[in-house]
Amino acid sequence: MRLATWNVNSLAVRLPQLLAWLGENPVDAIVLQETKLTDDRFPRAEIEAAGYRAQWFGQKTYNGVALLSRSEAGAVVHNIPGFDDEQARVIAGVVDGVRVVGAYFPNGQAPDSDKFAYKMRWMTALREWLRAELAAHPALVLMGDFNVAPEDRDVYDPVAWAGQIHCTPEERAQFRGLIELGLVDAFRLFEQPPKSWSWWDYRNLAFRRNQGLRIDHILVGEALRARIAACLIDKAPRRNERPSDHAPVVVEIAPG
DNA sequence: ATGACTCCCAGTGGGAGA
Repeated sequence: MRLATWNVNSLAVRLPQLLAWLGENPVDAIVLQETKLTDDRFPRAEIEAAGYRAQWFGQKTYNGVALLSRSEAGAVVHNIPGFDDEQARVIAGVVDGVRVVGAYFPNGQAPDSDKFAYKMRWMTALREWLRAELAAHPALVLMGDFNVAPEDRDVYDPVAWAGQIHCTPEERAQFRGLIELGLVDAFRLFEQPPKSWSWWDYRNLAFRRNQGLRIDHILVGEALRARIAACLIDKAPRRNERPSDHAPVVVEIAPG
């Protein structure tokens, strides 16, 4: 099966690009972040017309996530159970026997900010929920916009970014905490082009200069590890007119 | 360099993103 994640930075703006991408890149499921739509405005009809079922969980202006899948998702969860959160950041469902968890991690803004403290609390709560979730569903995939560059090789200028948001030791320790649950960073199972990023700032010609970060990830549970056949970042949509600042990440999991 | 761009909601500007 083929799974994907994409931070679309407004589904209202990016819907035509999403449908075009899905037309060229059919997947079994895709999780979206930053839909920025209240639930009443979700473009269900257009997505169903393209052959996908949809689950969505949004709010006004910020955040918002969705899970699109060829077959109906079961056991759908919104946000982290037991973690009181006003922000719509997580959607999970079981698709073809795989527990798919789509997440939009908090940005964190700056290491000394309240938003950073929230990011740390949120990541701790996610980890504890996933520990239980993995016990119930070993065939689990966590994917989304993590807002963490796990290593220096995930940063175009690691010296300039040292200690900055997305690159702090605390965020990287939280990322390792997720790996230690028994998840593997699918992208790093394969040889990849050097300077592979999933996000490029809109400013300063960053995409043209390939100045970016790898902050969108697909983490796969050990039960599926042997079946991971490929993982790639598709830069093509970043070349669109009015692109998202993020590119989709795709994983291929061989039949079990 | 407190910038740059884009989105949103607002309302002729500002917050947030990363």
